[in-house]
Amino acid sequence: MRTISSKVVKKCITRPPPLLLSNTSLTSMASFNVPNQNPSSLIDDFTKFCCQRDLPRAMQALELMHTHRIWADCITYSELIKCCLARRAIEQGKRVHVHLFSNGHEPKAFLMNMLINMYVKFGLLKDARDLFDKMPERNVISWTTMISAYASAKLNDKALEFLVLMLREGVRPNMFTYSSVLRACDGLFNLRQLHCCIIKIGLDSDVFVRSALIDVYSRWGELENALRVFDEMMTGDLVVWNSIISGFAQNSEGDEALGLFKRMKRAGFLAKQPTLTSVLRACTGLALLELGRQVHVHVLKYDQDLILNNALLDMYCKCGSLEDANAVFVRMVEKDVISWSTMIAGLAQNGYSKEALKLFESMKVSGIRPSYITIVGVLFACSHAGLVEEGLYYFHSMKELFGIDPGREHYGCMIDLLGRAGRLREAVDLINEMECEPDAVTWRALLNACRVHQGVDVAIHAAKQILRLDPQDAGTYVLLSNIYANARRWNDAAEVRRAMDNRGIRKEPGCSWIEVNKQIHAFILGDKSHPQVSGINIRLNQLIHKLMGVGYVPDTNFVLQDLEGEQMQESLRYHSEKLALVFGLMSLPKGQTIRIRKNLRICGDCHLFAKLIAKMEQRIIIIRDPVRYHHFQDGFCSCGDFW
DNA sequence: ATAGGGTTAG
Repeated sequence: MRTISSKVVKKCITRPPPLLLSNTSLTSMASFNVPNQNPSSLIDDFTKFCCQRDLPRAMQALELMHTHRIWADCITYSELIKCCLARRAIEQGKRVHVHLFSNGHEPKAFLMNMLINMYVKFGLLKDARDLFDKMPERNVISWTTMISAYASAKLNDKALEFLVLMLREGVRPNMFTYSSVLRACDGLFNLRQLHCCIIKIGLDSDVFVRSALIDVYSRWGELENALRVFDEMMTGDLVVWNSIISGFAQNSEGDEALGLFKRMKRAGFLAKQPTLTSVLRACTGLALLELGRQVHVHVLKYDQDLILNNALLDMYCKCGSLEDANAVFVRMVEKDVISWSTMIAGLAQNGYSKEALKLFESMKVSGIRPSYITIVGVLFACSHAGLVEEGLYYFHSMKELFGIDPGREHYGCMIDLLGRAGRLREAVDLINEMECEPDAVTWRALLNACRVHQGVDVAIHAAKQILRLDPQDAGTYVLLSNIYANARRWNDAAEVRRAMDNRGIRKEPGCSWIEVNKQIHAFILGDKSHPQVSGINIRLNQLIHKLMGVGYVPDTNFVLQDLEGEQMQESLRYHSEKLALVFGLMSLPKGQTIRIRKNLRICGDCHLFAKLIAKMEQRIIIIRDPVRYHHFQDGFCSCGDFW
């Protein structure tokens, strides 16, 4: 006979008397299923199975113990609960719960906490809460488990409410509690209050709390505060580095994100998947293809990481290199809805709408269900290729085919689609029948649609709506004023200007970036600080002259076209993308693709200029604006002159 | 026994 630990014996003797006993162990009994067990060996077996994580046998033993009204020690039960959790065995977990409560008094607090945590992890928040309410003495762990559960379920009010209740009961929160509750902050006010408490009780040096603070400050756009929390860190921690880098990357502050990444490497930290994902995102935002390629080399170490591959796909698409994107896509063993959506939207944004729709068909064949975002990409593809009927079909059947209700973004694509097709009336009807309130982005789609077919009245209405919803939108003021000027409504035009001045709103100057020899060169309208500016201007004038010889006429009709704004006619020729383009011609070897990114949408004249240069100089030119991509080759653009 | 970082549109 095996020896039983004294702990186990002590637990047993408080229980009802055992039955008649044979000495056989459950292992040999399993096939006979005869419950005439010696309690000590039964508990022994149970303990053994639990430690071995042999859930079926452990449960079998548990049922026998239950019938015989025998209980084991707490440690063994905790092993069993862990085992249920690991196997996601919900029913078994519930049986353990029943068993633990069948012996007349409450299980120990730590077992109760484990059960609560188990229910939380199974997504059974209500069961967790019931158990929590039953506990006579809830400790910091019970509270934290519930708070963390509410925070993950995005029940932010509940999480914050529980923090208050907990304090009222006199239980002191620890770093676990704060790092959980921070994620439930639903406003800066809450965040600042929590941050105060955290500093006051000295928990701000905990790395978990620190990374949570950084995440939440970043989520609310308070990057200075995030950085302050980061810079107070003395010890150094990989996750905290990742938090701050992703904070900047997600707020479109790619430069800062990349700078921090360099600092991180200098500090001796090794970039893992989350780091690389954020760095890729920064490259995506800045259109840094070459840096992106270098990051790709490091990504190879995590060959089949889905999220990382998705980020890589997006980077290549947004940097205009669909060959690279496709190569990654084909090599991916696992593809999820994000992979497909990224690729579909990427093709569409680069002007390859037909390919995007073909890919959408393959996606359906592959059995991955399209999401809300997938359909945005599909409709975007239709609108940019003028595929009106296809677009209308997908729009009207998306609910039935994919179970997705059309949202703002879908309406935006459809307004764009109808507007381009000259069906402005229908676009207006559509905006009127939207179930959700149109936002500034929706109205901007309508305003943009007016550009193509000069719907002045609709444009004025749309612009007014945009300014009502987003009074800071400088571009719309300029555009509205230009529309009035063009309609000879001088007083209205002047009034828009005045409103703009009164509110202190200034138009962001046009800016273009180009990468040459691993250096980013920026060209800003009206800024002459680039060292080669005079050479560039001489070359630009030569080119314009040469083009005019073959029939190029600078397109000065940019009332509804030029989103770069209020430049005088002659400054058209100094639009930043022209300067960047000429600089590219001068500094990149013959035959190499010229890639330019700009902050505002390209104007009609620059678009024409790029097409002609592409032909005359035999270059592929890719210009990315905030919305889409223009691949110029041999006198044509992939956007088909719609953008 | 309780806590952390990453991907798609607009």
